[in-house]
Amino acid sequence: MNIRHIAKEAGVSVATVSRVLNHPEHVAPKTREKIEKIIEEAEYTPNWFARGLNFNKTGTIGLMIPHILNSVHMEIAKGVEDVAHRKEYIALMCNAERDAAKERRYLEQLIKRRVDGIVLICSSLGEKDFKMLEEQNIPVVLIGDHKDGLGLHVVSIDCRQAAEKAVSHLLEAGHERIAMIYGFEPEVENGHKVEGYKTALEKRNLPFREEYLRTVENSIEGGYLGAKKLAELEEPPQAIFASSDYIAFGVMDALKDKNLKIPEDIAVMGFDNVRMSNLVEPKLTTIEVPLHKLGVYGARLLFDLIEGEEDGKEAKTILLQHKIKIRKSCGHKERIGEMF
Amino acid sequence: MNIRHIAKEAGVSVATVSRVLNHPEHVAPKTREKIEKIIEEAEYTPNWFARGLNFNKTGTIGLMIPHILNSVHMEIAKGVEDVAHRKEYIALMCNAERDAAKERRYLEQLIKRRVDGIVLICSSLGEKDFKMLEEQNIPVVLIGDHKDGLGLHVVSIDCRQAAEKAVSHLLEAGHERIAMIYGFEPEVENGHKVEGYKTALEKRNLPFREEYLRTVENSIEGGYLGAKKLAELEEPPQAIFASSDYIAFGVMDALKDKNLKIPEDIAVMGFDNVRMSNLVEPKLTTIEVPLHKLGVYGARLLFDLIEGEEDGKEAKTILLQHKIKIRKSCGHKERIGEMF
DNA sequence: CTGAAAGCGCTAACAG
DNA sequence: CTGTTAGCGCTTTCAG
Repeated sequence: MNIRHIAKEAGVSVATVSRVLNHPEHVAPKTREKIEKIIEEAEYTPNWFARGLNFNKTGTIGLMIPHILNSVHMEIAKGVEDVAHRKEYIALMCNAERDAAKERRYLEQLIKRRVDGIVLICSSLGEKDFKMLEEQNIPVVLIGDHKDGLGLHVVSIDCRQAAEKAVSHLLEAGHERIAMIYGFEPEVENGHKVEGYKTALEKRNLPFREEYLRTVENSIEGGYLGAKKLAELEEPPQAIFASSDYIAFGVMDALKDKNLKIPEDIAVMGFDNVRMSNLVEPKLTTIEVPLHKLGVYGARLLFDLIEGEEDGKEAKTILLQHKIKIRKSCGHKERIGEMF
Repeated sequence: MNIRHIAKEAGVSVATVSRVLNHPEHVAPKTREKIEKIIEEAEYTPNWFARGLNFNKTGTIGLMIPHILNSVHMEIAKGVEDVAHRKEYIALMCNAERDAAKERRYLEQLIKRRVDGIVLICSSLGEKDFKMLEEQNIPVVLIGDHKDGLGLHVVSIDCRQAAEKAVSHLLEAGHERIAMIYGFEPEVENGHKVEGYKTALEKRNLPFREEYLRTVENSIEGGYLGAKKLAELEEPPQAIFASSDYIAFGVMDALKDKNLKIPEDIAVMGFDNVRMSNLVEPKLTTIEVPLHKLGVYGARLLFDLIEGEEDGKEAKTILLQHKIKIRKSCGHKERIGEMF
């Protein structure tokens, strides 16, 4: 079933059929209606490839996700999808699986498939990859901090500041020996969180202790392992700041296994405010990150770029606000009123 | 940059270039190497659309997900993605958002984009939609039970049996007044779970009580609301069977708010065994569903269909095994050895 | 307002 | 082993 069938059926030329498909206003109402009816009846849909061959637009964006089972990333992805769907775009979902090689392979696929734009969530791609994209004239938006951030469009939060705020909260709650467990990835963001952690200690003239800083896989299991080690230290910390809620969940599990009470014996602080952080026992104090919004803003920026509303040359950085979400896992009775 | 540029550069015809791209063995090594080098240098990639126009294959499958933020669905999706990626396929991610209309719109998009096949997770599509797909000759695999299951390729577990097993476990643990909270969706699967619940009661000659069966949104919030109602009953149940772990989490939260101890005052049973079910307090007894495997088997079946390995005519149903995962939330001290 | 025809970039049959 | 050429299905000038 192709455009010629329709044309023959209607007794017109293919050009006319093509016109009712693309510029219906340039076709006489009568012929148009007739053709439309035939199209309807035949359930004819123009061939996607033939169309793309002429327009060179796919109505598709690439969406790179570092880890599809991590709900933090999926909430961002959902924000992107929401916007894309409203624009009648579909997203090609790429699960980079924390693997730079896989991410690059996917990127090549996306370029090959001529996507109209790409959203990269917490990407580990490098300068060369971005150059490639620029050559191909494919607009890109990064969500989450990036090492080569300069010259790229980025939407993120201020991780340094957020981490500093988190640690300060712990300090204000009376904890002094504060440890931090952070994930290997996303590398850059977590690097910033570590900086924030150190800054908070410095400002209080507290020593930075190497043994209180641990890096693990960014997962529940990672947190579990990290906390076990910390708890076994000669002088264990009074509080643990985790670079993600998932790590914090693992931390809490490990501490329970060690028969330590949270927050009485040891406080725990998370990062992200995923839905479950309000359901673990005790409820987790954490940094609330506007995940969905990050996705929405990222996608909007991308579409501005695609539609030429935004000058691609000038790199734009959008910083969204975070908040501290105080619940039970850090103690601090006075502020309990703010509790959710 | 197109195939003609490369041909001219290499001093050969476009056919030869096309050959090194598609049937390199039919090209003299010398010319081949020369052309390959030029392709490399020019970073030439064959035009996706032109290619599709000839092959009518996209290397893309559609993946319909009912709710992208539900990790149950994402684990299945991951299974699909794993297989697809190995086949060098990419999945077009469609977030149906529990909305039949949105799902249908996405389906139309997928057909328009000429995907090579579609995996539908817990779909709410109907007979007409499937007929459309058949007409277009697009193979489809359903993951999860479906009302029009007959004549379609399905991968799922036996929800009736699983639910019956779950309720029996509750009964064996000494609970008699067992309530069930199930989600509106996935409709068919949850319908089967309700059947299993009733069967278990019947087999013990226990009465089915209308007020003990509640349907809510399939979410933490839904479970919370449902459990509140149950707890306020004149004769509240001694145990609650939730049709999903997420509902169970909400149930547990509500019971805690009512100052009820789990499992001493009331037992809770989940369904799915998502990662978090092992981290809530108390750890949740639940039905372990092989989520990732469902996705893998579904995708494999789809690719067999795409590659013509499998006769599309004959509907195939693959039933995967589930297990009961006994933890703490239901009491039952004797079997505690099986605890994870 | 409509039709004829060129061309988008690539593949494959056919001929050499 | 390689080149010529006819499509794939559609859009879009250019004439009428």
